[in-house]
Amino acid sequence: MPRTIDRDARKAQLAEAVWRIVVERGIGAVSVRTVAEQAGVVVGSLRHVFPTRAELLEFSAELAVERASARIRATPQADDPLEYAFRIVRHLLPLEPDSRAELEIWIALLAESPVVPRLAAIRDEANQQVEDLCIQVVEFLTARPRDERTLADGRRLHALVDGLAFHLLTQPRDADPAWATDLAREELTRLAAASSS
Amino acid sequence: MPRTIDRDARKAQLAEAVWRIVVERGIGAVSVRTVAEQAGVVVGSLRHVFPTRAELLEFSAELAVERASARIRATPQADDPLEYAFRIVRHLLPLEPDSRAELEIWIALLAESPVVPRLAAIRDEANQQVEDLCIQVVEFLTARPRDERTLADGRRLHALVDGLAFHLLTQPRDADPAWATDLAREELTRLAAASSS
DNA sequence: CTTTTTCTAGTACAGCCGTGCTACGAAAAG
DNA sequence: CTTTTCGTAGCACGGCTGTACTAGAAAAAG
Repeated sequence: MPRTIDRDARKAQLAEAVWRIVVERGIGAVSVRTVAEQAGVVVGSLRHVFPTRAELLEFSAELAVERASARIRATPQADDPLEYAFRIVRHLLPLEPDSRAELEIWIALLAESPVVPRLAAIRDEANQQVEDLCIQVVEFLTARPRDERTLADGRRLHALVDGLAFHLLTQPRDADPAWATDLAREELTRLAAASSS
Repeated sequence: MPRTIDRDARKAQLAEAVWRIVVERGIGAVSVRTVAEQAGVVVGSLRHVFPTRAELLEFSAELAVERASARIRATPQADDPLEYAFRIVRHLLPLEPDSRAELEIWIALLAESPVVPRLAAIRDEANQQVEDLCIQVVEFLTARPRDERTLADGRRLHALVDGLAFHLLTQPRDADPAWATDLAREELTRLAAASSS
């Protein structure tokens, strides 16, 4: 067989090109032409890997989810349960350039859902994963068995974190995010304190 | 002078056409042609009122904010402060078709921000208004003077409500939103209970 | 009536879009 | 070597885009 490229690497390269364009020029500027140029390949090569624009966007969304998920899984254990929970929650907030870009991409792709229905499914699946994670964090902090209250607390944590994430995204890149991380820490502290009751 | 139309009514008519297209086919389908057709006018007439696409989108966003704002201002007083606060917060959640559509429009227009910078300004202004509203609700519930803790509680309420709003939006239109309204009510109850401490 | 101005209707243009398609080069397999 | 296959390069097509422009209909003002 003839020369072969690393398809996975090529796909990632193109997905990252999508991300850059979304962040810099918005989802409206994402076309097969702009993405190919941004990735430094010709349109024919892009279409050799992603035959349609929809497949390109779907993969870009999935890879963004995967990257974020990997970052959370890589969270190092901490001695203090509260500190460990806080580290996980921090990964759900757009505090670093990477996670900030991922959230921008996330919102942009959501706007594209009506055109590319699978994006809605990817979003729902990722939302569910974050919700499960939040519930696990509550379980971990309170050391309670998973009951109705745990689920409610998990859902609240999820809503709070997503709301904070959104608000952080709409403030300047260099603004101080302490108010948000403080609120998150407060919530986790409150959850941990309620473990005995 | 010659025949004149009600420009404000025409603008509203066109903005509502934008909303319908955003909800049904996404922001990507919003063009001067599709909007004109949806509104039942020809492109020339649309451009007579909105010379550019950007102006059309800006007005659509502003009108959506205005409509939501008016709905909140029209909230009838209730005997119970908690009930009154709850009624206001309910208006911030996408529970009715109208408010649901507004939130979808909101997210869609955000995705256009890089192309139409003024949309970002409109978003920031509206966010600030909601934040002020949340702080006022906290003040009202706790009957405390506005101090650091009031501001933090207000920001927390804002984040929680926006997070719930987003999660409600991503669940089916006919799903039961009780879990979200219950969480909101719980939060308000907690705030009211903390008024004496 | 005529004049004046607003609004409608439609054409035209340059440009980008996704996608289909062909032609060619490079490298592994025989 | 030749053959076979993958990847690259790029052209072409129909369609949609925002915007500029003209021509005429409609109605108020004189």
